[in-house]
Amino acid sequence: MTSKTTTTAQRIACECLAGRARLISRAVSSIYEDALRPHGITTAQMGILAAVTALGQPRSSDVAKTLCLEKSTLSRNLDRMIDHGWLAIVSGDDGRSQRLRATSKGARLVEKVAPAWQTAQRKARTLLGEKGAATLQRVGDKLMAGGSP
Amino acid sequence: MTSKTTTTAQRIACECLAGRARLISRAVSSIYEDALRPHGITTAQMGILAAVTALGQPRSSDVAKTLCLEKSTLSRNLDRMIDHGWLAIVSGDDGRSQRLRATSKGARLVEKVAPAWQTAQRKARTLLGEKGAATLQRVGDKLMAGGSP
DNA sequence: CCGATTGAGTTGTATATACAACACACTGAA
DNA sequence: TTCAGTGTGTTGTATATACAACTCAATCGG
Repeated sequence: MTSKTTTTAQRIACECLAGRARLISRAVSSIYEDALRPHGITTAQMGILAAVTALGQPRSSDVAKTLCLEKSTLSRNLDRMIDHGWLAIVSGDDGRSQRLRATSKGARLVEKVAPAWQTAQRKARTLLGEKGAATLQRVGDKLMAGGSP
Repeated sequence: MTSKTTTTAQRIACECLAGRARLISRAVSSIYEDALRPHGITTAQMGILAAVTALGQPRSSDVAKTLCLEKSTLSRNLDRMIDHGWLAIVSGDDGRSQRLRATSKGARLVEKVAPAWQTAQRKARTLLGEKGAATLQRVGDKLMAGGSP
């Protein structure tokens, strides 16, 4: 006899998109953490360093918008990265906002970790499947682009 | 003139799957956090409560395997949930392992938050798109199933 | 010129997460 | 029987994350 009853808890456990998103984030992140650990940088920090480098000399609020990161979260991540000497503040014209730039040490680190990152990227692609990876990519792009207005 | 040079940082910023996974996790989670906040429970806790309820009387290691959560992470989440009175420990036969069960208060909470969860689920589905949501679901299932051996 | 508003960033606090090291209890082999 | 190994959970420490409240500077309306 097949049971037809599905409890609320079962529905939530089996269908919750937040649960899936978090699970995937944990699983994928752990691949990159393992790969980057020998270089002394974390996955989140690598993402920020790459974003700052790619954006040129962004304000921290630009980075926050791009990555959908809370400004306070970013603030503390930046502290650690500045302590490490990977990023520096460029005092801007406006007394309110600051500009961020990657230091030469930060730029060198990006190049140094790139092979490990690439390896992690391949492992993650395998874990997610080609379709899963492509979808993640596409959805992520859309969410980032949300910061346009 | 179109630039043909792509820096390492740009590649990482644009392609990193961990960055995407984390971004999506943050974006989706925030929808659920907003929905659940009035009920005093977080997204992570809701997931654990649903998992414990759905699994029956699991050991915490079972929950950890199912959700791909580090045992120490789970341990502290459980502390908070037991403090709230949503979960309780069932002393098992074996002195090492304990069993978890949802209390009646926990069960009531699941039912109470279900409508808010459902609303968040709809919003998330809209944000991700039907295809994105389906892929997240599928990939998440596969990762969970990884705990089978 | 002044006060209200707004935008940027920091700080206090709490939760989520993981790794390393530990404590404990069972299990199994010598 | 004893002791090494293994599985289970906790604790120390660090990072990641977010919300609320704050400071500070610029701007804008009057």
